[in-house]
Amino acid sequence: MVNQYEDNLNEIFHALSDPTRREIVYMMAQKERTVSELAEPFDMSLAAISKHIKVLERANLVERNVRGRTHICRLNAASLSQVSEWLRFYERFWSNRFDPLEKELIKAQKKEH
Amino acid sequence: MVNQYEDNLNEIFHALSDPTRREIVYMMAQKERTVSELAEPFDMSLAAISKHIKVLERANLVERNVRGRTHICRLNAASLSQVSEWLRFYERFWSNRFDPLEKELIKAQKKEH
DNA sequence: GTTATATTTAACCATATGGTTAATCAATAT
DNA sequence: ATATTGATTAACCATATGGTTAAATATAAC
Repeated sequence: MVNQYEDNLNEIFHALSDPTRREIVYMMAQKERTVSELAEPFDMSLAAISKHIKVLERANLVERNVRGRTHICRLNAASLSQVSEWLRFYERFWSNRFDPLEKELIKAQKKEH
Repeated sequence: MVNQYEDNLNEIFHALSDPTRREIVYMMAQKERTVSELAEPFDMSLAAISKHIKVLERANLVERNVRGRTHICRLNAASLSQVSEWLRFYERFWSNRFDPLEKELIKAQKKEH
């Protein structure tokens, strides 16, 4: 038990670093998809796509539902929200509105004068 | 000119998939840091950290300022905001509030009845 | 029961990754 | 001038990645 949260982020960021996998994520965001549906747009073997889906699964970005011989894949956005959470800390660097922490700092500074 | 935006995301996500690099990003978020300052907390050679910083640079997450023999690194949050932008599309999957697009869809559906 | 379909797994390959140590380079200090 | 310091680069290594083709598995259809 080292750090589950960190390990997850490793897997999630790695999974998202490949454009094919991001496209697969996008497709699943529309609706549930079978493996061959997901493979269809790509100029690449089904085996390759199968591996990509496994990477997404390891990152908990995909939930698979086996229904007879077809596997139905659906996006698990909870993993994406983990990225969002991670990013939250850095948001103040590009957002115009001050975040609560910064507001406190500004208030504190004003009191000094 | 294939797709600069996609290529950037590849590099950014890849850069962030390593916990050492995320820690470096965090350190730079506090303040500008020299390479050896960034290396200090890690049980790893300076050469290794130098490479990590290069990966972050390739992803445009680091801006380097050479000042004599010391290199000063500062976070370029613009690249992080690209991730935020990418995530924006998926936010509706975990946020409670509906996003504008969804609101429009709901309005449109209501009109049908 | 044989064939076809959906998917995974295995074996393989080239290249990338993340680390090491040793050598190099450039700027500062003595 | 020489030594020290901050950092990169080179050469190397083990393992991971992203693809291939071929074989295996499991369900469905005839």
